[in-house]
Amino acid sequence: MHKSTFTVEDVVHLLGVTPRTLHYYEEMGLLEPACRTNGGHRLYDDASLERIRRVLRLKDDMGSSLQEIKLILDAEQALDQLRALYRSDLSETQRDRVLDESIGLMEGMLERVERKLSRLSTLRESIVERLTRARTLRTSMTPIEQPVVKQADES
Amino acid sequence: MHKSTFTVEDVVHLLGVTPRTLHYYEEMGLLEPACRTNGGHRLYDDASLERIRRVLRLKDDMGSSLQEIKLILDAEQALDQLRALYRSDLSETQRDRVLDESIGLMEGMLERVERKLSRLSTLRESIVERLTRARTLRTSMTPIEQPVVKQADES
DNA sequence: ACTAAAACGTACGTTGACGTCAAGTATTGT
DNA sequence: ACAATACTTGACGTCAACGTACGTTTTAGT
Repeated sequence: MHKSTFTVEDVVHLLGVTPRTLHYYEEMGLLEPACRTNGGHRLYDDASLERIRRVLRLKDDMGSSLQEIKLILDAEQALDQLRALYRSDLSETQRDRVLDESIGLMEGMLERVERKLSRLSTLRESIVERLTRARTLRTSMTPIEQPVVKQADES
Repeated sequence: MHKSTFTVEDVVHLLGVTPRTLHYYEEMGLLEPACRTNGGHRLYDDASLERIRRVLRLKDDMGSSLQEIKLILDAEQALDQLRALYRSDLSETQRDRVLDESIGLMEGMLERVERKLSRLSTLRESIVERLTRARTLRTSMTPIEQPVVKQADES
């Protein structure tokens, strides 16, 4: 591993968020810095980055509130901990209760994602239809076939 | 046609929005009632319903702001009017300017929808992966195949 | 004609997700 | 050592998208 600790500024540049956003996520209980310096400056690690990325994805792509996101991420974290302590001191019923809760939450999430996918798909269809109808309205001659615009940047 | 005018309460029940939402959309310039009663009560028609549905879809599914939505819907409406006045008094260049602007906007929208679709798709994949991994963590015996939960309510 | 329910306009309140300042401490490059 | 940044906590500000309350009409049902 190269260097697995990131200062606030690092995160800001890497993920395009503001310091305030990191603080706010921390207030929400969504995020803890991996550690602090003697002086109290926050230090994040790769796991933090992954967590933040997941928050942003759920927020931007699914439009979930930070509260919902907290539930999901907590469930995922609980799973990771279960995996870590595979031979844990918890009873099996205890384990399974945690597991079922997390699994249920993720199943619900999956449903919502798929509903959204299908609705977005029909939305796309309607836009495509409108677009083609609009294009046929043009002064008939469209000499150059509109090339499909390809791009994959992420501002 | 059955009856093509709807009161506020009708719309509220049909689309699950509140009166305040309708008023707000009207303030934004997003929506105009088809007409009013003598006393000033709003009356909507099928076109209104379609417009409101489109607003809700763009908002919920794409997460667009009402400002963006206004741009899109105005462009679409301009197209519809062009279609209506096919032999309009506008010059061809005039017409094409309007057309190009609308088309450009809708192409941009289409791109955004497709970007979101692909990102949601990968999000789904990651959830599915986590889910299967979580399921293998269970106390091995899951005698009943988890039946796919089907539901289509909208609270 | 009359009453209850619904709608009106106006205006102020709320909530989530941050932005923005301020005053003081930490860290870093030279 | 020291200036220039960067970070800290705290507090207040902001903006979109409504919610809510109010006193006043309008409409619908009997």
